[in-house]
Amino acid sequence: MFELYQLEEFIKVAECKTLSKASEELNISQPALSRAMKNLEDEAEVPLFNRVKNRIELNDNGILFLEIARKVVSDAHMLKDRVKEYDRSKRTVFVASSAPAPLYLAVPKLSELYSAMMIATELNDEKTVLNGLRNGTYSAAIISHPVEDENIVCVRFSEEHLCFFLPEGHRLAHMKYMKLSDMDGGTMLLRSNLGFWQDIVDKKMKKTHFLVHEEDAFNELVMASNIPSFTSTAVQGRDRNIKNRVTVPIIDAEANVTYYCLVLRKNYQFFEKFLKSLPL
Amino acid sequence: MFELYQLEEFIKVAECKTLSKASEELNISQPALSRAMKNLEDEAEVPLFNRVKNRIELNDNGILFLEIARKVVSDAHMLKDRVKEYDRSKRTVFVASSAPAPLYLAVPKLSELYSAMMIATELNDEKTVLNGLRNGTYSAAIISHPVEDENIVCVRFSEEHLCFFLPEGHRLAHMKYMKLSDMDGGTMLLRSNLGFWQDIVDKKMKKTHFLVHEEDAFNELVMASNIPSFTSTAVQGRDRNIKNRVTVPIIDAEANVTYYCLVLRKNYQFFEKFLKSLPL
DNA sequence: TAAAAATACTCCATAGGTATTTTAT
DNA sequence: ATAAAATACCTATGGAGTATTTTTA
Repeated sequence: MFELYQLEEFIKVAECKTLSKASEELNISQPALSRAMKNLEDEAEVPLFNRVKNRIELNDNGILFLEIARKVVSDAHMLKDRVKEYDRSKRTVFVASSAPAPLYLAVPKLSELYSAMMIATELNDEKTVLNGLRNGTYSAAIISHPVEDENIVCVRFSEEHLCFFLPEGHRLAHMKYMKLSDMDGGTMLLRSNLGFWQDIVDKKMKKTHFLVHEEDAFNELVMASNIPSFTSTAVQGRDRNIKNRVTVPIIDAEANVTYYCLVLRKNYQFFEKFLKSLPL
Repeated sequence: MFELYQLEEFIKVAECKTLSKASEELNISQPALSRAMKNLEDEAEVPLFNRVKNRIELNDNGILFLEIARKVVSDAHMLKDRVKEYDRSKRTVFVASSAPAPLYLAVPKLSELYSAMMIATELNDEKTVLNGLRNGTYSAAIISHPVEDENIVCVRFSEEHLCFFLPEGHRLAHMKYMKLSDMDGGTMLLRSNLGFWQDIVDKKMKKTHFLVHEEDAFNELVMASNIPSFTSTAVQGRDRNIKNRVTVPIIDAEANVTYYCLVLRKNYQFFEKFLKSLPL
């Protein structure tokens, strides 16, 4: 039987039209390729070339052979790619969340407990996260409400309480607590990639003008400007070193959430040690 | 990249469950197979086996790999088979006819003119023969009427005149000519595989009882019995040495046919020398 | 202790290289 | 003269064999 390397060489010869050109591209010598093609014809038990003058060209058999050989070779590469991807995915925990904060907690914990595995994270809306968990795209999901489903294990993960983060001199900086509507109307700094928090501020603070920035730029602006922003209990650690701002809790129900971690029941055993370490 | 032989060995290992058993079936040594599977894993860049205790078994990667490898290997064999069949078919002239006699003439002539090619023949009804020519199943067709079609070249091939072949003592043996109906009612010997002639005797000699035999038995019975039978101008040569029978021409229009040889116009060049030797 | 896989080594088949010839433009 | 394929001959990689060890049921 012929071998894959011969099929690949054959395809290259067909593309290059000459053995010499093909042998260069394949980084083998022209005589080696000449012999390889003769061997291929022997093993195919059929002539594949017209050897005419000082030229070699595919005959009718060769044209048909080329078509199917391309498929065999590409399938062989697909075989390799698919199994590599499958292997990689088995070495990876895919965590999806509807908010960024839980991921900051989950990733180091998962890394610690599953040190041999890669941790991949994704931020998406709750519906997509839940669907992705059910169809196997994600191996664990974190959303802001519990789920009742016999196929899913649901464990309390953490809480997050949204707060306003006001410059010390702000007119409302003295408040013990506030409602979202108390701040509506002015200008605020906002991080991008907020997950479901984005929907909440969009709905409850329709009149506010938000200056949206990626994390790094956002943090710079929080420190350098006196524009109000948000913080939360889940990022208190990061923001504690910012001294010229005060934290005012927000009492709206939507601003105080409990996160739940979900895994498929069939994966419970794998996640047991993680789930038992919850809530964080 | 791995090679086909490694995929085949892998499939055999998966089927046999042990290297030792598989190595026997593959007619290679167990250490050789052990190494080959290690090399395969190297080249797939992914582990395919659990090497557990003194046993080897497919892991999850291996199970997926097996599935796709089977497809790749079978496609590679299909590649070889299809090209071999294509090559063979190009070395074969497929002639179909609606009657046997034209084939007796066509085969030796084709063999003489196309000595490098195989001649394959088939007897079938006119409709099937014509369809087969059009769709490429047959490279040449012979039927009992001309065809008007711009894609088909139609050349007069030969004539055949059906005759009764009567024992010398038969009550009608003296006739100069007869109609089919003149003989209808008695018992006659008939060859099997008559092509369209079968339809004609079925239609015009409904009351006759036919004793049907394959060629050899039929010829024996023609010589040994005094049961009337048919002969024709196309087999006169064969029947001329039968001395105790007389030939009586049949004057019905259906009993006197002209055969036409048909080839697709796109194949005209190939068949030119044959067509120019017609009619036979 | 039997049976399976892995290891150590040896060997050789063959893929591949270099030099050259043949053939045609 | 140039360029492509084929041929002759040589090299060496790695596939395959034998003998042996390791492991476990």
